[in-house]
Amino acid sequence: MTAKHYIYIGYNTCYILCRGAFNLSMKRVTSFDVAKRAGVSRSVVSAVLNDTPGIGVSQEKREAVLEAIRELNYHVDARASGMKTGKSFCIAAFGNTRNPLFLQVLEGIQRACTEYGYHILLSGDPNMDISKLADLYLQRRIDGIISLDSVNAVDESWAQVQKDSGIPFVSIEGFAEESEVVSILVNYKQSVVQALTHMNERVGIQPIYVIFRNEDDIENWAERDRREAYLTWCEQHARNPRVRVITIGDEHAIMELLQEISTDKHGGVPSVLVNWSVGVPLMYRKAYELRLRIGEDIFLMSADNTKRNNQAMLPILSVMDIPYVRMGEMAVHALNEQMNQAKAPSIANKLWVEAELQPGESS
Amino acid sequence: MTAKHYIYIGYNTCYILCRGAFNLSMKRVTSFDVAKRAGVSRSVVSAVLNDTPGIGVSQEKREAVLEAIRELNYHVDARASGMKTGKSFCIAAFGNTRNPLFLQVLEGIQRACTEYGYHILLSGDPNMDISKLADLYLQRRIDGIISLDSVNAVDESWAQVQKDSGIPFVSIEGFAEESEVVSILVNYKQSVVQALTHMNERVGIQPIYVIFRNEDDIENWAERDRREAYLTWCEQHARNPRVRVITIGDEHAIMELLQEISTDKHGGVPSVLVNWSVGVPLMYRKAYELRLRIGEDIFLMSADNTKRNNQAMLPILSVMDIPYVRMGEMAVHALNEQMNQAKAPSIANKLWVEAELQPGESS
DNA sequence: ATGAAAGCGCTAACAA
DNA sequence: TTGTTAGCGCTTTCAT
Repeated sequence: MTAKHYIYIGYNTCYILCRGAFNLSMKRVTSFDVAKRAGVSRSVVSAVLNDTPGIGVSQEKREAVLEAIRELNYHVDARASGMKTGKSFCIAAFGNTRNPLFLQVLEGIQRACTEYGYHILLSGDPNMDISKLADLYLQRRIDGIISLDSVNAVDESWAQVQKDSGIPFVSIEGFAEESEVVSILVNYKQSVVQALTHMNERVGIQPIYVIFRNEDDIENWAERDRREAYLTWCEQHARNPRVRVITIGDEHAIMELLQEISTDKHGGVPSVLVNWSVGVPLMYRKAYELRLRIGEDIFLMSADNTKRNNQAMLPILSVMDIPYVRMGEMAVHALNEQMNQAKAPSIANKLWVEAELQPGESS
Repeated sequence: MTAKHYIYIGYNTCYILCRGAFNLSMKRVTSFDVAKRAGVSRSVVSAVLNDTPGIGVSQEKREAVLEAIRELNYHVDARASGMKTGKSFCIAAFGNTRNPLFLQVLEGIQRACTEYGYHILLSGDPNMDISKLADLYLQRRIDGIISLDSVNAVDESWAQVQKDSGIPFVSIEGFAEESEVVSILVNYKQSVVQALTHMNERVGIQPIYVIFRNEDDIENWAERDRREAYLTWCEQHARNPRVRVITIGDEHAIMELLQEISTDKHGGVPSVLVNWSVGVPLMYRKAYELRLRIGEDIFLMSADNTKRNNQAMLPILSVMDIPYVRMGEMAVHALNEQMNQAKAPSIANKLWVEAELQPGESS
């Protein structure tokens, strides 16, 4: 007991002396300093800071603590508190910094994170291999991961990381077909239907559906959904479906298409629904070269796009706007549920969002 | 001595027992576990991990440690190590997530951070007040801050935060006139000169310089530099300077300008140099409405812009490309110097970068 | 070369 | 209610 006491006293005394002596030079203010100044113990300081439930602090003490904090310009050390609580209050956002949509997702993540008090760790270097990345996350004791994936490139190793590390994970636009992974997905069927409805109101005839695709991509779920929606819609409205597939890079095909439809006026303005945001600038460019005015000579619309990315286009493209900002927010909420409710089966693993019609001048 | 010993043994024994017993359920692997498995002490593990200078570890022990790390899937706890070393290896990136240029800066920051082993904490909520933000940074014991500022909005409170917190700080495009702050700035004079040179080679006459500005902005240093560069260039080439100031929102002024210059053909294609990226889409739009073809009827160029932001424009805009990605990288390097060399006066506080000519189709 | 031990700043369980 | 204490996982002297 004496020995024990001796150790503690020695410990603290030394500490206090050091503090007192070098406080000015090495300005690391701790909760201890605050406690000392406020004339309370460190636990009280901690209680005040965290509103620890079940522990009351008298009004005067509380104010004394707050006062001391202000005077000493004290800030909790998130690392130290994290070590105790096991939470880092930090989530990782992964995505390709080359992709402008990533910024919108970040905006959403950020907004929601502020709400929960999370901070965002950014790490989207696509060159970095996934195990390096996992190591990084594990080192920082990240509370969760959000990644912006691509519908057609589902990276298996991500799932593996999640399995191994046990870190809660939410994918945006990825893992649509892996039921265990939580993901935020766009309802592309609805997108196409609404686009067709819009165009149908404008012109009497149904649009040609143009599928842009990369050379040797196989059709992904999103593309399948869109195509089926188009065919179904045509069937329901007793129209002949007209589908065209164009490989990215095949300028000639675009030119042919444009020339063909711009002359073929069987009632109303010829119109085109494009499947994929990447195809739009290609269409615009060819139309520009051919001196066709989009929005006058041809109507054009995109079923997978964002308003923000096309605002400088002339004429402004009519789009089904994918709400990336909101998807970012949703991801954080989903992550939060995953973290708190442990294994509650209440949450569905797939969260669907709908694109919103943003009429422009092109249709 | 006995008491002391008793305490330590008790401490460690309990620890070991707990570990052994609950290792599966509470899977927090520590350096202690690694040490035990490799048959060494924790210090050796640490030495292996950090290549601690001046401390050699025999080859076999080192391999044993590495092996154990792999087997146990061990990852250092960055928080714990940070507490000892005083470094968090984390830098904060601040910027407006609404600004697409921010993404390019992030790309650069990221690239350079990978190199140094820093991680990025993102926090760009522009609504959040600056003292909240400072608190956040201080809590996380951030090693440095990079912020993407705007040339015409120098936020005084930022500087205050830096003073108060002592956290190394680098501004991108901000604080040009505050010599104490380290900032990365664009040489806008050079930008204008090179743009004029380029256009002069294309058409015989000097371009009109159009200054787009917000209603009640006062002229900032960048705008002053650009205007002066234009005037100087004209003088040196014995040309009559022609400057136009247009307030954002004044569509009529743009229309007048376009109509005026498109008819006024005194030799060569009439051409325009725009001061600011925001003005470009406005010019394009009016030209589109007037059915003037940029790149044929009028030449147009921008002295403050990015290639990436204009790639979908028709025709592609010729720009002086501001290298935001590189500026992000530079910011990290500058931060690093600030952190390592303490107060070395060797580093100039203002780092200048040059815009690069990216010819498009508009001039 | 290696290991013991101190202590970074905090929170939570417990004691008073 | 308030104060004491153990301990989070690590690095880093300091003895050996």
